[in-house]
Amino acid sequence: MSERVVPAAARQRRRPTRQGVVLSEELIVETAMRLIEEHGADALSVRRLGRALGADPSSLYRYFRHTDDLMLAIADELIGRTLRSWRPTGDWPADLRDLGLRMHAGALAHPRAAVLSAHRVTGRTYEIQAVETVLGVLRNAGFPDPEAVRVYHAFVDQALAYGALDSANTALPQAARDAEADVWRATYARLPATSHPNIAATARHLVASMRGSSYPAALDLLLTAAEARLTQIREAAGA
Amino acid sequence: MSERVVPAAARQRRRPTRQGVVLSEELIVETAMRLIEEHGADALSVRRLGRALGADPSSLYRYFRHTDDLMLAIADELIGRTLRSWRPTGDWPADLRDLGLRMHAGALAHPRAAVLSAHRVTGRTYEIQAVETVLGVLRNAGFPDPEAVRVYHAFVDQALAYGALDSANTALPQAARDAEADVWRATYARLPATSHPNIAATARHLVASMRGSSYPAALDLLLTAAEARLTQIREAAGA
DNA sequence: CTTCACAGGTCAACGGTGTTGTCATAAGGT
DNA sequence: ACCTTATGACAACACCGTTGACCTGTGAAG
Repeated sequence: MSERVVPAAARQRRRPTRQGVVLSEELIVETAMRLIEEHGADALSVRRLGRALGADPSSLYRYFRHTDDLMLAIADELIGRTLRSWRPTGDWPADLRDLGLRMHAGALAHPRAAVLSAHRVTGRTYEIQAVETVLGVLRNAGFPDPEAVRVYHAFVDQALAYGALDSANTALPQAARDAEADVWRATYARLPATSHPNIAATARHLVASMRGSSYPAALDLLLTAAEARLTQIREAAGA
Repeated sequence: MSERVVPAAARQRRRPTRQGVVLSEELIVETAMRLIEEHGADALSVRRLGRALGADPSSLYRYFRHTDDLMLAIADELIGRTLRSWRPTGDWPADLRDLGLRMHAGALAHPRAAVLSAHRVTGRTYEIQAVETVLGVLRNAGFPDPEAVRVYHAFVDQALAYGALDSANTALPQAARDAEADVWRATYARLPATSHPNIAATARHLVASMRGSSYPAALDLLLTAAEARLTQIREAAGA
């Protein structure tokens, strides 16, 4: 088989499908994201996507080499949307905090794409743009290059790691998700104080706390530490 | 269909499979972990596991209601191994630091199992034991209950999140891993300074930094913040 | 206009997956 | 030695991603 996928730019004949839809990389990614949003992460399969588009599933392989490629495209679109929704003000800790929270929220909105792409470097346009932007914020703030990279690395890893962790739950089939919620109520909240004194003493707090994400707290911690480091650097330079 | 799964304790007839293997929950979990380690996370399927065990795939449904149940069992075994290797000394920040690093190392040692299980609450024995232990460490250190739960939550989520993130790379097929490394060298390191000045300026540092894990730094950050919080609490109580 | 190469949509098939209803059989109490 | 029944085996179902071969309408060239 010769190369099946044709880059979007090189496409010349816009032939409609049997059902009259004109396919495009854009339309496919868009439809895939809609599918995920409307029917849950499990609803995304090549066959279902084909059906939703009004096209044979195998058509998609003219646009993406395999499902992984499609996921990366979705992930990059996700980065793009996050970036576009973000309005930096010039106050760097506030801007990064806002960006981090938006990345996290974006991951939760598209859990499957987030889980798949957290540990991947896509090298696509929006990802590159995001790297460039964040590095710019840090260098403008006064971080020297090696330090800027270090903070960037910590910031991005943290956002990705928590995004994946928290969205993994969302990506579970509904039944498993319900079961998981029950574990805290049914199992942990009922352990006797004799065998598990510490859990018994804190059960009430546990049930409440484990529902939410610890990302915002972790993010604040990171930014506070970065601010302190910057002050330290400035003092060392000024002295 | 009446209940198909029989709890391990209630099992009475140890009938061997056609190929002479005597099944048990333990043997199944062990074999599953071996499969994952040797042939990648994708290698774990009910059918392959059956083949590896020398049993019909459907036999496994006498031990686990569905694959998800099996995943939880694997996750719990991983927790158990980590916990058994840990020797607390009574110095709580040092102990938690040690435990965190062990959890992270455990994830890296069994990358494919870690990725699969990082985001699940198993409610099984080892997990419960781990929760009880860590909560005990914190409450003994003097954290009031709500605070202990907050720190526990942050600590555990962080270990799981970074464990999964960092092992995901390790778990990739060699070819994909090489390709990924190339993205930094081939794509990012070659962006022109005119269009991407910040990436161009820091490219050298980027390539070097993105190789390592940022978990140890993040862990130290968390523990330092917790120590500060405890001091604050003590002063408030003493005053 | 007509022609005609071929891009791009379609079809059918392959080998995989989890899961379940039913059946067979050997284990273990009597 | 018998009988119950726990537990393993089998076959089927509905799905999945992927690919090789085929067909057809598009759009450029003459």
